[in-house]
Amino acid sequence: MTVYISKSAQEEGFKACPHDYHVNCGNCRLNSICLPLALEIDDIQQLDDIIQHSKPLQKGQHLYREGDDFQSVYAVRSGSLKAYKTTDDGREQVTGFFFPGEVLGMDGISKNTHASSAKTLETSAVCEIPFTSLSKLSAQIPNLQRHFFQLMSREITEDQVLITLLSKNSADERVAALLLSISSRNARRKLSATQFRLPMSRVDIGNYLGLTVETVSRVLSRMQKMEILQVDNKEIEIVDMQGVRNMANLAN
Amino acid sequence: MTVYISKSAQEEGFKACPHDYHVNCGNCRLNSICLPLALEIDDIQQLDDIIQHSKPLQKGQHLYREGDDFQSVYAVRSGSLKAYKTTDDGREQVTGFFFPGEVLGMDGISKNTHASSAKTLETSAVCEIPFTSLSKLSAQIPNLQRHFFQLMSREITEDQVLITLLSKNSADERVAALLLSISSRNARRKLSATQFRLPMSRVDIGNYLGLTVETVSRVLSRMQKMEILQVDNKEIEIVDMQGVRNMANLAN
DNA sequence: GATTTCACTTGATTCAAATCAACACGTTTT
DNA sequence: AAAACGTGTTGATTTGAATCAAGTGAAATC
Repeated sequence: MTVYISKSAQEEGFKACPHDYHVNCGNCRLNSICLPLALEIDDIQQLDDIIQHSKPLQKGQHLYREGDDFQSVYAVRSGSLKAYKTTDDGREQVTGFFFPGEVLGMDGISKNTHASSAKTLETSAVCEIPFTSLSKLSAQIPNLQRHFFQLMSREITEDQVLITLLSKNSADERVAALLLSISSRNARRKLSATQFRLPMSRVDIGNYLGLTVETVSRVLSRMQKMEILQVDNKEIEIVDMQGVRNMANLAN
Repeated sequence: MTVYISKSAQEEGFKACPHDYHVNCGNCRLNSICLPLALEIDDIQQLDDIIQHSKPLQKGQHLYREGDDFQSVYAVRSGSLKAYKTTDDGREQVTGFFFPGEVLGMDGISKNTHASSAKTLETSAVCEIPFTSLSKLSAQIPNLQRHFFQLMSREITEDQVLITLLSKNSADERVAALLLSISSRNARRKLSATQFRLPMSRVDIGNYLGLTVETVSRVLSRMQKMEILQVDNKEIEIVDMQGVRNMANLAN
């Protein structure tokens, strides 16, 4: 799924990447995830007209920063990002990870200013969707409006799941739940649900789950010792899916 | 602010409550909180036509339950509610408290099913806003669409604040932050920022903040001993606002 | 008016995860 | 090749909040 981009391609901008040259919403293989299924061909064309396919971002680059003017929301095309808030005493709180097909930046709508920062975890490409155009278009296309309401609502329910996880679950349960979440998001993109590479560091994982690096590391080691997981640095293999589910201790 | 409703008024339904008989969005004193400021008189009338003013709910009644078909979102007119999810093993996670002027139920949009339950903490009245009508209307009134996007976005940013609180802050900081949140929401409704009644139980507070009842109780006692708070059962007086802010250890 | 019940408080003890500390391994810099 | 650095692991110790336990006081029920 990940689009590998050569050095020269990066320098010349997005056009130079053969895999993505003629990408538009109509032929993007992620459109079943990020687009409303019910959109008409004409509607997709209209949406396509407002979306900007910017050139890829390198690892560690910011898509936007907390406090920036809010102009657009973004759909991930390839790679991955983390969203995070900085607390007044300078600490970070990771609020989410974003994979291809997923949409981020919606937390900026309420104050017209981004409420969090977004940073790439690896070389990534995103589609920029200017919010003003999207609003106008969704007033004309009921299915698009509905889809966008649903996207925002999903973000709320996902945050609530994280709140519950942080509030009620042990370190083991939290780490197992994150692995399951990444696994199912991979499956949705027709990738392996059992073998994948974690794009984020242990620090990011701990930060997201309200745990220290050491605890995350220990939990992963423990899962390996229990033979439900195979860990090789960032490469993960879920050896016993039911075992991970049991450890997560959540319905799914 | 709270509308006191007599026994008979409750039996006869909402009509019998003199304070709220002729309530509509145009004359509701909460409209600066729950309505877009920029709406035209005509628009307010249209919105008013779709909103249903149901009869008051008594303490402990459900507005909706997790899994119910999603039909409407709700604006609190008087009283207060809690939203909560039930985990598979039967435990509750309180995900939010809602006061007059605030809107709840938006987490049901994504799956067309309520993702959480909502229960009154005291006798309360709500305005029901059928979502289908709201969608149609907001396609015609750009300011209304914008306002509703903002409401949902605010819910996301507020959830992110809670995530950070749960992930990074101590018991003292969490309790202090909740008190400050309730205080500022009171102030927004032109009520006292320093004296108020907590409508929720200690159990609910602990549940919301990821703490046990005992811990909540101890923190409140400690704040009283430090003379920054006066606690008499559910009645709270913030004696030293700066002291509470220091304890919360957050910018605000 | 007594009794049951419920919400809350306070104290003693335990425990899960944080902190402190040391080290391993890979990569980049010198 | 050595040194410096970043990232991750593992071990020993500490600690903040959970748990266990006992009580208080107010409201509801009998």
